[in-house]
Amino acid sequence: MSQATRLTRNLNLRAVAGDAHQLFDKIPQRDLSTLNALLSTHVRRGDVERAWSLFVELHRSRSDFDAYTLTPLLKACSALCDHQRGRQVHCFVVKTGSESEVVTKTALVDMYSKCGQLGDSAMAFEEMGIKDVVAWNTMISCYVRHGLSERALGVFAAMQWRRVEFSEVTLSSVLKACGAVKGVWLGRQVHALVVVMGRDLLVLGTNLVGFYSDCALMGEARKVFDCLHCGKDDAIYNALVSGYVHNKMYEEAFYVLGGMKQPNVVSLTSGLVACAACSDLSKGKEIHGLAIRFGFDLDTQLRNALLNMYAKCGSTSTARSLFDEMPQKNVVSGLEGQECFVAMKEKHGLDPSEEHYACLIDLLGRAGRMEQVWNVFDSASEAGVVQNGGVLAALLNACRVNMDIQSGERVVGKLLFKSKMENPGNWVAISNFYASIGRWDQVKDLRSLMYEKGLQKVAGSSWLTLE
DNA sequence: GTAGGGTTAG
Repeated sequence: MSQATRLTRNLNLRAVAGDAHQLFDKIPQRDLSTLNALLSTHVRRGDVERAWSLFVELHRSRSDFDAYTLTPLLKACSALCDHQRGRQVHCFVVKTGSESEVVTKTALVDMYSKCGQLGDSAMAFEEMGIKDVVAWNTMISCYVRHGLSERALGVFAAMQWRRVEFSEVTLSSVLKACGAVKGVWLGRQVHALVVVMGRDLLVLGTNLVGFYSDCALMGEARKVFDCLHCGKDDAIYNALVSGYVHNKMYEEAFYVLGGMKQPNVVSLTSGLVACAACSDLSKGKEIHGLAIRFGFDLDTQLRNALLNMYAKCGSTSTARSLFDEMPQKNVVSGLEGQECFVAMKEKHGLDPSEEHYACLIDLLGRAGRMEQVWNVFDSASEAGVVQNGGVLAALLNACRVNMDIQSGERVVGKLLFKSKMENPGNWVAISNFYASIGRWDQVKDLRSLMYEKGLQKVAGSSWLTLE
């Protein structure tokens, strides 16, 4: 066999292997339960877009879906935060008579809430003929997720009224709600129920630590932690550390952190918050070192906490260099911001405010995408939100960092002419613009004008420890 | 096939 033939064969084989999934999709009358299994596998693996396209593909040739097709699909819509697709699946649920399935109806309740449509969620729950414990738990956690803890507790009360036996999951959500409303009395009763139940103690113990921390009862939180005889994992340590930090008990937080066998990114992030709050630069540096050693220093949340810590501890040059190291990631975050913005408009039907447009312009400007900046500015003007100067100030900053001086000067004109100049931020944007092109005379004039108008930029502050 | 625990800033 010639080398060329072998190569061609290999390539063909590879193409066949790669296309196996697509070929599989194209068999329209394949056994539904096999297709359902494939779909739920995609969802379980987090391949939610893939699950959706499989469904779309199937829909071209058949419509005999059942509850086992639609339930995982609803979970995919939840993960995508897409209530429009969710609503389409809801139609299929009705069409195929899957509404009578408690599991599917529960998935609907969950989907609407996770896609921000709490009203539809509650409606679907009310419509349920038979509600099992999972359905009740889902409704409780929906309210907790939306910050409506009293309502969540109301559902818990209704559940008890109807003598539905609760589970560990019920208590987990209820403790969260108790913490949010600082319901010490009820939370303590739930604590007793947890003890009586004696199951799932690590998760519920973590919830209890969280609940007592929310109620500023750190002694109780510590007691729960110490009395737990099962092996402790990262989450419960993190809950205790974060509890101490939120209650401003920084020394205790550091002590617990130091007792951990191996640090994790969450506990180190909390630790940095503590360092920032008590201006402990040396401890902050120590944690920074640990973060580097364990490879957490690229984590976005930890990095933000790190930046904040250096800034609050007065080490602005380090903060600055950390910030300067980030342009690549900022460009990426620009892109993420844009996706968010589009999703906000298209998926959730929300009208972006001036701040939202300003934020997007800022992100795009930093990424050097001036063409898009101007497009966004045009749509902001069309939407009629260019009012208080936020958008124009962001536009001016974008011109400044991209050295587009001519456009910048036009924007200054617009800003002075059209905006309410009570906002010091607008003056600062103009002043920064002139400073960047060396027009110190203008800067001086602006500053004195601001002074005359009694305007002052809200100064950034730091709390320094003097050594 | 559905539900529950830990993290930053503003």
